[in-house]
Amino acid sequence: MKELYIYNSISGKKEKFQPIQDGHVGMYVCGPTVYSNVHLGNVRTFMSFDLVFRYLKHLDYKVRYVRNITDAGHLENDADEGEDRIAKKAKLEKIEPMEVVQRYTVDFHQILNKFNFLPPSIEPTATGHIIEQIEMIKEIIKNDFAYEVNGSIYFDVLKFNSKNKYGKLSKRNIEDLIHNTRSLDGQSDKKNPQDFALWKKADSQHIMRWPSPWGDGFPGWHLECTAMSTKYLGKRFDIHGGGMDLKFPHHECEIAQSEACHGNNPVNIWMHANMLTLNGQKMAKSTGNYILPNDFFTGNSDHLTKKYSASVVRFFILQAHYRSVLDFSNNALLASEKGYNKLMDSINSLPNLVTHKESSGFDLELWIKDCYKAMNDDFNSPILIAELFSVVKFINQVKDGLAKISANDLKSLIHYINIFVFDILGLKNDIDEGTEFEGKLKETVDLLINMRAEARLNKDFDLSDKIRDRLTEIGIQLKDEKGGTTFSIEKL
RNA sequence: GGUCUCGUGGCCGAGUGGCUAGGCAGUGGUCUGCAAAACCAUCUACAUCGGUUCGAAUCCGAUCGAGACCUCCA
Repeated sequence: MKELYIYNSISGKKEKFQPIQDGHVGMYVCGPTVYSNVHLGNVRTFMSFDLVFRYLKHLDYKVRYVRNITDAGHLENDADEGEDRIAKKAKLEKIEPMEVVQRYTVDFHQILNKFNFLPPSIEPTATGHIIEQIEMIKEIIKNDFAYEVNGSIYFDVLKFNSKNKYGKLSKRNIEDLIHNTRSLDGQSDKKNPQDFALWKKADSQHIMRWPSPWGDGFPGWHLECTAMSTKYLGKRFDIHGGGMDLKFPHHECEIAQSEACHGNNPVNIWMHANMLTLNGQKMAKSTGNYILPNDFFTGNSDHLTKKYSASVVRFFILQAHYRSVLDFSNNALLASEKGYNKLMDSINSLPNLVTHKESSGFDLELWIKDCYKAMNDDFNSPILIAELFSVVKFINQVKDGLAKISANDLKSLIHYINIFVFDILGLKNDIDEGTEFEGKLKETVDLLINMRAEARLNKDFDLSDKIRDRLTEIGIQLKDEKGGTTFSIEKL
């Protein structure tokens, strides 16, 4: 049950997962730059790794999951011009850069919370690790892979490439890169366009600045992840994840920095989550082609016809494999919502299932095996969900008297459903929240159900239909099943 | 222009040499006072053209189309 295979971006193959230290996993995921609200595409990436985190924990690994917050402003392009995104936003909103950082960090946490994310083990910030970054730059300079120009330090990619291979991860070779680098406007201090900044001199206007041996400045974007992953996970760790769009140059540079600094490849398995598209295009702040998580909760968006709960959105995202491009649309979401409700209705009916001496019509052992098989095959959540629907069908057949379940199997089924649906997929049961309010609501609806049953016995269909139709209008659907009437509440 | 990935039925999405993916929608039936829900059955597929093979949606080649990266990006 425990043979986990993970697709490794650097080898292009699924590999059997073998942690460096038995029973322990170190995982680093590139977090957001907190200069604006996270959009659904960002959420998808982090959700992919939430799934990975949850599954590894379920497999009883002791996981240290590090996901950083990028709170130091980085330039909009790698020429020497361009603005620092956080500073730009700060200027725009007339607040301190750290206020920008605080505002969007809080937003980030609130959103992820709504989607039922598990918090990472450590969530370090770039600005909290300036010293580590400076130390790392010193080491890279000492190893002769970086040079200083006018108070800025650049990584010498060509020199690095003459001794190591630059481009392993993104499968690029340096000659192609040289030929295909677009010439950016503006004067650059860099020896070659492929070089990247480890440290940038801050001009007098720049607010976010720190002292360094090379004068006041701020760290380069790629460096923070190397510094923080090294600090918390060591020079070599198990899994490094992030969005597909970070593969090049960000992750490539991380590899180069580690090798230049420590002399070794930092990561065993590189995982890349694919993009979420809207209208066939990647969601991106810069193009305006995006949808914000809060839009779902309010239903306030040109892309949506109604409100959706966070669980439905989570379910929608997990219905696609993390390595595939997923195209967002209202219709797809509507379909997911129906599927999600069907799954939850079925789960909610489990405690009321009538049991028999023996089960028939379903192989529970095989089902459990297949569920693990799906997850062990590179976290294949869509297959797992397909398996869940096969058990939904069985549950409904039991309700209809077409299949049987023993008390033991029912206990086991409830146990594993909880594991797969709630622990691993991280879905929440919107329907059964178990509050006092909901308890009273249930009693009230049951009262109406009884009154309707009585009316039907008396063939007073006017009254019985009125009760049913009014409840439907309110958003409470009655279901006449073999064993009696149950109901489900439409959410939102 | 370069590198890479992908093209699956009405929609979303798995699979990847021979065996039903699944969800949503549709159709026929069972159940029901009528519905809804549920159950049973069922229709739409693997971009195009070649090649390899006993056999390809799955491998190879070409063509067309889409996307990602090459600049900040989840």
